[in-house]
Order: sequence, then C-alpha cells, then structure tokens
Amino acid sequence: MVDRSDQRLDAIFHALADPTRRAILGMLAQREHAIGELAPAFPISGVAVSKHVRTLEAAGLVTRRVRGRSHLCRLDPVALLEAHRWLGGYQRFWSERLDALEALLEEMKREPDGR
Amino acid sequence: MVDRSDQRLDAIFHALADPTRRAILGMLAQREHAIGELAPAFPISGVAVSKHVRTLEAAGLVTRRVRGRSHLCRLDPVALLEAHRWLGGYQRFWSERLDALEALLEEMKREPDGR
DNA sequence: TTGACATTAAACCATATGGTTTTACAAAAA
DNA sequence: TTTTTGTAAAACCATATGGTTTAATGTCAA
Repeated sequence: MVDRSDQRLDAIFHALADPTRRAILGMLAQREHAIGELAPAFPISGVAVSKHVRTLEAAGLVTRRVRGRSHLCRLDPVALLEAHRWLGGYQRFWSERLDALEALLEEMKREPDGR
Repeated sequence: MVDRSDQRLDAIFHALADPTRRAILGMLAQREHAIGELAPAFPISGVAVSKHVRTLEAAGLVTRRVRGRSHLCRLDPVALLEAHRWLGGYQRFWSERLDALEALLEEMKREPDGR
C-alpha cells in the first residue's frame, strides 16, 4: 500500500518541513543560485547548506547543473505542483466552509437587521 | 527570521511527510473516526496510531472531541489550506511551463505540418 | 463493585536527522 | 606547477522520530 507516489510525497513534504530548505526554495524562486551563493544567507556551515540542497534535489524540488566548480541550482516546480495537487484533493473541505461563510454574508446583506 | 507561521508550516509539512498520517487524513476525509476505528487499518500498534493522531492534532490538521472513552477525530481543513496557499505562491512557476506547453500546442494546431 | 474497554503516559530502542569538523578532489587562478 | 576555491565525502555527535511494551487512567457495562 506504500507505492512510489507515496514515497515521492514523503520526500517532498519532508523536504518542505524545514525552514532553511523553504528559504532556499525562496531564493531559487528569484533566480538560479550556486550553492556558494546560497550559503552566506544562513547561519550554518556551507556543508550543511550543501546537504539541504541535496535533500531538495532528492525530493525533485531542485535541479543542479555543474559549471566548472560551481553547482548551479534551479527550482523545479513539478514536485511543488505534485504537493499542491495532493492538497487540492482536500479543497472541498475548506471551500465548503468558505461557501457557508459566503452564504451567511449573502444572507446578512439581504436582511441587514439580522432577522 | 523563524517566525510563528514558519513553525506552523514546519509542523504541517512534517505531519504530512508520513504515509500513515496521510492515510489517517484520508479516512477522516470520509467521516469522523474514533482512534480505535482508525487503528485496525494500519499494521502498527494502536499506541502508535494514537501518537500519529497527536502529531496531526499538534499541526492543526485534526481536531478531537472526547465522547465517553472514545476520542472522535475530525479533519480540520484550515491547516491544509495554509499549506496549499504556501505552495500556491509558487504557482507561476508551473503555470509558466503549462502556458509554454499550451502555446506550443496552439502553434501545432495552427500549423499541423510542424513548419 | 467489578471488570472490560479506549486511550494516554512512560520507559525504552533503533534509526533518521541536522548539525559539526576534517579530508578529498576537481577546476580556476597565480 | 602550485595555490586557492567550490563542493562533496566521511566520520562523528546530540537530538528527534517512529516504533515497541508495559503501566495508568477514566468510562461504560455486568
């Protein structure tokens, strides 16, 4: 019952569950960065940042291309989309709530005295 | 730089990074369940399931009401919505890709010989 | 009141995680 | 060629995690 897509979601959500890794994604959302450019933004060693990048890469959230001694990292949106779609499967739960709220507001507009 | 909403996302994504916990959410998406009803669905002890539920509860993904000796668990969509919205912040990355693909397909429709 | 039931608490264990420092290596610069 | 630079690999450490088993607790049923 634990299939491949399960394991992929495990890796994606686990990768997203760390604030440093989310911040790295945020930087990569601006533009491609070498690991050495990412590292100074964090209060941890470059080695630690490198390991975070590897985790993101393993989860499919980041791709890397090596140019000389620099490893250029780029956001890969596909994994983010996967997670987004999985969560979207629950959308009806919150939109039901929003619908209820909306209906209530509508009601209030039609009967402003709250009758 | 690690504020409250950061920690909330940590907890939410961490809670989602486990297949048992995601399966529990799946069951709760059907209807409210007592912990004792959830447990037989998994090949682990009831104690372990109880701890998973606590993790989900701590992340705000599940609420619990106690009725006699049963603890009734219900999905709380708000935390899921939070995660969904965070991911939605990256939507432009995959929609850009989809837009490009769409444009390409449009092009192919207009010039079916691939010129 | 006694006993069964649903759940939590506590103690424990193996492994995973996020960090460190040190070592290694390939590429660019001197 | 030698040195410096960017990154990974390896070894290590403390703590977190997901599981177990064994009490402890409160609630329903005989």
